[in-house]
Amino acid sequence: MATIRQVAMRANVSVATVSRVINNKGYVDANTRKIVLKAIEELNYVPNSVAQVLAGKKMKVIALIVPDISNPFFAELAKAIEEQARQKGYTLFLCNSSEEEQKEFGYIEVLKSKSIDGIIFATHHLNEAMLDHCRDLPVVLMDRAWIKQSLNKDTFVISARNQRGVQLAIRHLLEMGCRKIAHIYGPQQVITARERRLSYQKEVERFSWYSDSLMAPGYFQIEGGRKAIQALLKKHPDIDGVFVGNDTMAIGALKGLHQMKIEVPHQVAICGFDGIQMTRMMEPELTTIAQPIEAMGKKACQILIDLIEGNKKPKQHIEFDVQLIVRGSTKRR
Amino acid sequence: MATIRQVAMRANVSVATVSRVINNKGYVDANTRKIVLKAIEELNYVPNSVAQVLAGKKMKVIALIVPDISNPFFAELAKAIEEQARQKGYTLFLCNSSEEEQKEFGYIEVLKSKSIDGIIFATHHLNEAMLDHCRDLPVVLMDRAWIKQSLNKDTFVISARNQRGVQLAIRHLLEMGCRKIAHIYGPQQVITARERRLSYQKEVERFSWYSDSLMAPGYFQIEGGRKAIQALLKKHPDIDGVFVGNDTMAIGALKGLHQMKIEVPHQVAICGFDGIQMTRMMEPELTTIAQPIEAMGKKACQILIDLIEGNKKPKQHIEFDVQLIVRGSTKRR
DNA sequence: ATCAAATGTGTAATCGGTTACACACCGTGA
DNA sequence: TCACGGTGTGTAACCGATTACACATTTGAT
Repeated sequence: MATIRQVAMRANVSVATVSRVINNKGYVDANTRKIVLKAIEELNYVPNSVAQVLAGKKMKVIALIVPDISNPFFAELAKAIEEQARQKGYTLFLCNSSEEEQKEFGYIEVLKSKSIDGIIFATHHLNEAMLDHCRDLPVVLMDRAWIKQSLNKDTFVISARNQRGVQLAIRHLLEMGCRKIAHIYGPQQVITARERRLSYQKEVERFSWYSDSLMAPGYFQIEGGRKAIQALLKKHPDIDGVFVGNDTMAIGALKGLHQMKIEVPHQVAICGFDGIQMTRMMEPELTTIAQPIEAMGKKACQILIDLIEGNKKPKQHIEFDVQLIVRGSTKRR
Repeated sequence: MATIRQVAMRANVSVATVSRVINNKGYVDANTRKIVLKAIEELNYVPNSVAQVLAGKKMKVIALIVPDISNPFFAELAKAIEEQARQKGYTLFLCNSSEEEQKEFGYIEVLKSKSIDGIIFATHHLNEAMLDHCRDLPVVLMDRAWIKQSLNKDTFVISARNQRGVQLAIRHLLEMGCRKIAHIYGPQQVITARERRLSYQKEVERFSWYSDSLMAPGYFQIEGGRKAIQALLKKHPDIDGVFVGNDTMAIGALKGLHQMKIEVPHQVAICGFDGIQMTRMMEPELTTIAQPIEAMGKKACQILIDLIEGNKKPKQHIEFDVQLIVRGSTKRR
């Protein structure tokens, strides 16, 4: 790899001049510029980012920390973020925390030492210690966030309107004729899972059929969803609708119902949450509350880059609207 | 962030001594070491990777270039590679090429300038120019590779036994009683897609029912698979089995059959290829030829790190065995 | 007691860029 | 003619680590 000194030598100028040409900064004679550019071309010179960073420039790298990249929601999110970052001249560092707080902590350490410019964080291990650990690094929190606790910090949050989504889901199920609606919820330390469960309760507790035993945990996993629906139906054979806390569990629930030879949507209707692509592949296709995953990812990236480059002060909290997508798993006529 | 000089100052030693302590290299008095470690602890010092790289150390970062991270096959692969890399002290840079050659080229440029240590490459745009562009960077090719063309270079390839996999699939379908087996293939510039199509032909051309029109393109996409099966059945209503070039298209084919109210597996049996997790979620569950995705990812990572650290000379080409996993989509009794 | 080898530590060059500062030259208005 | 601001260019310090080399001290063998 050629260095700036080799380019300077070949063009018969100083390194400062070459640097000025590269960065389009300061005065350079038109002819000198031409000669330097020719030398750069001939030597196939590309500035060494590492040296540039050491000298004070940005690395132009942002990191995305997700709990599980093989979860389609995060894969779709990662894709959107990556796309946006690349367009802005940034490269994406992908980190898979496997839901382990210790790994997340370790990653932040590594990322800081590598002079990463900022982090987009999708975690539920968000606490004071973690935020403190990120000090003087721009951070955007996605999806799962302690909004209240983090707002006093220099922290930025992107989220979806969970409560409104749940409302849409429950009302839709009721309209489709459901008279006893169960809920499968995700891990309660995850803010979105808790929000969705609480909203479910709020929507249905006014009905005489409601009971706390209509809720079962599915751990945001396919298998958890399958087991949960089967346990629920054992307890309440008259359940005729289920609102599931995310699409992954809904896919599992659909499978569980198939195994029990229960027809969807005629005997039991299912509505999920998230809007991942895979919901369209199931049979029947899954009704779901779609988050604008791509838009959210792009926005998160945009905000992070604004923070890094300091041009403008972004809003601290942006909430995206959700959308009911009606498909076969709830269409009763 | 504290620097090595601040640590040296606080411990009343020179930077060289601090460096020796950090790297466990050279002679350091036991007591001095203790004092230095205390200073490091107190200042919360972490060596700056960027400076270390400039001074000749490795960045300890590897990059993975995939065509589409939201494709489950690559998501699972990425997860395995990330896990392995992290265990070896490396961080993973994820790059999504969107199948675009130009992006891949651009990524290599960026990665080189950022002093990445090596690349794991899953692409079909592999050509002389691309390989040349990667010169003096360790590279491991995954899954889709011009094996022959690349072997003369310093290039390493991980692949699966495609031909054997196709053999397993076809023989299984025949055993299940299929008497007219169609094939949905992926993009033919992709080596694995071509290999699978050619192997299919080799397996079935000896039968009287065989005709070239039993093959249709599905572009490795869900929607492509759906359309392909419908087109095939229009031409040949007596097709009773289909070997699909990857699981993604098989999911689409299953959907297409559902729409046509054709029962799987009784009227048409389906066998896919790859072994992604999602095949287990479908109804019926999909029979598939499973590649050991996790093992392949880990191996690719291992080889790359061996190359980077130069401890041992890995084999240039490792081929993994595949496995027939029989599930509901072909079980006829 | 003597000298070589082993041990312990510091100084300064180096990696490849950026940039503050110095200097020289030019044109122009007073 | 002089002074001054705009141009154009080079020198050298700096970013934060590593490490070759120099030097001092201790250890151990004879």
